[in-house]
Amino acid sequence: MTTIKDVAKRAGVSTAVVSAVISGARGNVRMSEATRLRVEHAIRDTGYRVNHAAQSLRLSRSGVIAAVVPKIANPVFELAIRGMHAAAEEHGDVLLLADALWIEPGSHLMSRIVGTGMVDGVLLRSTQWGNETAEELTKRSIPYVILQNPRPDDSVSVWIDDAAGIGLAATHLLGLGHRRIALVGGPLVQIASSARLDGYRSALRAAGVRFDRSLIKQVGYEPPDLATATRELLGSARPPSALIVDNIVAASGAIAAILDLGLRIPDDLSIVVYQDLPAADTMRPAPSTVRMPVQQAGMRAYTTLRRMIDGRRVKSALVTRPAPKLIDRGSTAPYAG
Amino acid sequence: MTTIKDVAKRAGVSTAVVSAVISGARGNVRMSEATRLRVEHAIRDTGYRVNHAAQSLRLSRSGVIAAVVPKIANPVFELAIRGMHAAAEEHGDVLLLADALWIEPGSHLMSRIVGTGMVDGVLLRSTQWGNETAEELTKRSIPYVILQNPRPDDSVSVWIDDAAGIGLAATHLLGLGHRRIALVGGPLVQIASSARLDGYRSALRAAGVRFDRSLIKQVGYEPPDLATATRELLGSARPPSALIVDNIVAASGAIAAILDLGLRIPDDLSIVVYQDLPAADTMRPAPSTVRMPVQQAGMRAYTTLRRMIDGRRVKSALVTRPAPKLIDRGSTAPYAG
DNA sequence: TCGCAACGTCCTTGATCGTGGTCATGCCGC
DNA sequence: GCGGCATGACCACGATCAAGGACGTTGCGA
Repeated sequence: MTTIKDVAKRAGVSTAVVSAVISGARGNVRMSEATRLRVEHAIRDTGYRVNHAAQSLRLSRSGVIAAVVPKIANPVFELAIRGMHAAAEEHGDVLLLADALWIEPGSHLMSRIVGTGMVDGVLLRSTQWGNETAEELTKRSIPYVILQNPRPDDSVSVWIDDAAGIGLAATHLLGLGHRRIALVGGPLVQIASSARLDGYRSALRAAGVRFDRSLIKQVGYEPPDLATATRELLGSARPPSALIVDNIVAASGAIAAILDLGLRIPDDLSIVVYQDLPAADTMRPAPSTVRMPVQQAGMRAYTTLRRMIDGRRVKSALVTRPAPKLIDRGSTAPYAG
Repeated sequence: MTTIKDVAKRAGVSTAVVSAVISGARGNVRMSEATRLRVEHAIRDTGYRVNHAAQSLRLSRSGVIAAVVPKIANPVFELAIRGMHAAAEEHGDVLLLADALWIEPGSHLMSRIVGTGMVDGVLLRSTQWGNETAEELTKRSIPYVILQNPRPDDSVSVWIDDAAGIGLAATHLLGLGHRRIALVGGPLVQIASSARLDGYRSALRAAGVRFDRSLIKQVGYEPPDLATATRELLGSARPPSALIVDNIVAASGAIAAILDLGLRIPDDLSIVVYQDLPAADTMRPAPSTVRMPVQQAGMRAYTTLRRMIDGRRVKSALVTRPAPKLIDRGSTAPYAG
């Protein structure tokens, strides 16, 4: 392996000068232009790369950020990850992705990345082991940002406006004349779901429609669970004429249930799906969706974490831009009575 | 941060003893049972964790493996990643996941993980920048394993039997009496696609059916491309009665095209999709699929790479167990024409 | 039985990995 | 002789390991 010494020898200078060239002369080391060029030439010739271990050891920072999401293959999280990655790349950090399943308490990965200095901070979008992980991080005083509605404690969060998103879906359907609008899916945990429910209720209230608790099914994100919940809703005495599905990853379950009952979309039932994906275009029926600034939230979460690591003060933040947008793919129709 | 020195001081021994306790006395240092217990106690009391940077620097190995896949959110790759992760976790390694998009030549991530000693090796399942990356790795003599059909060069590969998988799909349809079976999707690059094509042709040959080039559409993995190809096939003068779709992630494109044409599955057209996923159960229509040992291939790729890193001799390997299996979800019917 | 060397056990010391920052030194012009 | 600039020697970062030291035990010959 070529080290900084090899480069120094080749350029005929000391290692301090090479170090200064690499870092853009951040110390008090000055050098002539000629020297700098000679060093840069030597770096190119030898293909020298800074040794990551030595650098982290010396600086006590690794330039690696861990990102923990509940499920890596979830395309909505992929958007968030893409945002985090873009921001990290720009700053020069590397993202260490982990599925929440991998970091269950006591897992090897958890103990390898926490407390060993392997990562400078953690981006946490995890429902599963979120609390245990957050506690562990706090105990070891490792900076972290939670990608989710803020929790009661004083940890830092970055989140998107679920209330506004669900509210937009409801408003769209109300505008088409629907009055019995069901809401199916969504998290089982209390905090986040209440935001979604709030958005739904506010939209109804604004339209002067009475809230009916029986039209709400918060059953989590597993397609089979959504299928069951959807069947129950549609099989009830007074079925809804429209459906808001939270969210797009599990929507296949709801859609399957609808088609299995012989109902047509949007003729017999209008549906709007919360969260948008490029893949929605090739789903059949193609669902109208609400597009949220997920990628932007990922970027914001990273920049917030970066500021924390740099010792600057940060606040939790709600990401509202671009504003939620309804993407119409024709899965909704005016209420036909 | 607590270091090995703190632990040593607390236990009243030198750092070398602590190091020996941690590593299970791999060096030439012996100690009494009492001393070992005292040290272990001190480690527990202080919550000490080995500093990753210092350890990597000293041992010149990081215990981190990079895994590069074309698209992280691809659920088939997720299976492979899960296999890699399980195997890595068992050995004590950490996986650094990267989307191929992130490592385009000259990207920051690429230069950070290659040549800096940040990772001990790379698992490469990448079509996009695969060649450039492989070259770079070879140049820097970083061990890597390619998760794909072997290439002409002498790099190490681990792959699954695409020929057998596609062959199984074809055989199933042939057994139902179909004679005009189309094959749509699949990679655009030559090497892998020929294996798939071989499987298809062998199955036809075994059944005494003539190969018809016009029934093959190798158009890559984008759903819209599959939709177009499927429309062309079904709109031709002599349309197929059955369709093999490669693969499940892009299958939505083909299925959308079929439904858009007003055709019913399996009444008007039988389809089998290559590669299986849990999510296939909630797709509508639910496709019959061919399940491949993808996760096992991921594990095998990791263990192979691990052996390379440890300096042992390895060979490319075809993962055949469990054997490809056809999962019947009712999307195929006997030939009625 | 005693003395001394040889040996074994348990542990410590010090060098080392590659970087980065501090500080001292040398040199130049004035 | 002095200020300022360019440069290089040196040490710390934390963990590991080879070398070796302290101490006790054993073996063996006198």
